[in-house]
Amino acid sequence: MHSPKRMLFLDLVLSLFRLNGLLIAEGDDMTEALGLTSARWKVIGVIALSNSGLTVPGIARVLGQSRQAVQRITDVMATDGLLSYQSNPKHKRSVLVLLTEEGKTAYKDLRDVQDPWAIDNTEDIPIEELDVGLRLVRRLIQKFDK
Amino acid sequence: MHSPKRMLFLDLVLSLFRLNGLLIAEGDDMTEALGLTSARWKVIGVIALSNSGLTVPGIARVLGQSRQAVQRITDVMATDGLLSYQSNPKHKRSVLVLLTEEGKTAYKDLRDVQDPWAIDNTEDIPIEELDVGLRLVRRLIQKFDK
DNA sequence: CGACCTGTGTCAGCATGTTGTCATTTGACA
DNA sequence: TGTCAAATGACAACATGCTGACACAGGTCG
Repeated sequence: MHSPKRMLFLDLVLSLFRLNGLLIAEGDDMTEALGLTSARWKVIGVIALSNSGLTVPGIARVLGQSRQAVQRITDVMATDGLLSYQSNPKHKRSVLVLLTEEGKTAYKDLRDVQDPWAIDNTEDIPIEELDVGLRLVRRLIQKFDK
Repeated sequence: MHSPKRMLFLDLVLSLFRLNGLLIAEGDDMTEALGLTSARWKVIGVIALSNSGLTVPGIARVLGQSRQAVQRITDVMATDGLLSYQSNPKHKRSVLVLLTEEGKTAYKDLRDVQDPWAIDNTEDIPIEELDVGLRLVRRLIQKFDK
């Protein structure tokens, strides 16, 4: 069967694997000076956007990852003083994760490198293409995230 | 600074992380019955497209991965009888990787599940969007792949 | 020929993700 | 109230990727 869509899609999938690896490397480079990594970049962003704190499984649900993977990251970040655990009035065992002052500073510093990085890398890309791309990615996420 | 492109791009990057995880899960599910995984799916595809065999570092260059990561995959696949190593006339130590008959069968079976999967998942997506998406991804790959 | 740089195989350590299992806590419901 | 399914924490095993380090192979150039 001669299906250009099929070939386009398979090409897209393999290219996405490649791009994912490159983005992780970019994130690691970008956050290295801040004592962060790509994995912590994702986690700290989710926590920073929450006002009253999130539980570890809550962060995992936002990121679409397993709670065990997130737990490992938060444990190390807590040891490093970026996060703190606070008792959760709604659950005896499941504590809330909050940014420490050091964590808030790290997040601000993160923004200071992340935003110029984003602007630089979209300089020559029309906003319409970014929009179509994002909508496509979201559509695929919805399709596969059952 | 009010930059919609910046926010679009950062949103896109985080969504790509999410989609990557989902695609790996999809690939694992899809190839499970064939004794493959997502990682082997990528490798077997590259080898199948080559006529005279590729070296391990050659596969790694095509995939944009480290030769060590590919070596580990090919070693397991060779143990499983999907691949065989053949002496390379051009290099005493760096052998060529070829598909065995079992490997060719696995690749054919892979195509039999991969192609319908691709067609199903692009049914409701206009080809223009796939095209814009693929070009965007490739542009980003080129940007980050120095 | 010999020096040197690059490519390759190999082993090790580490980061990040997955799944599975089991005990405990929560919350809903008969 | 008692029971039970779902959510959570904790630990383990494993897959997949990375980098570093070291020895050997190949090719270039003095």
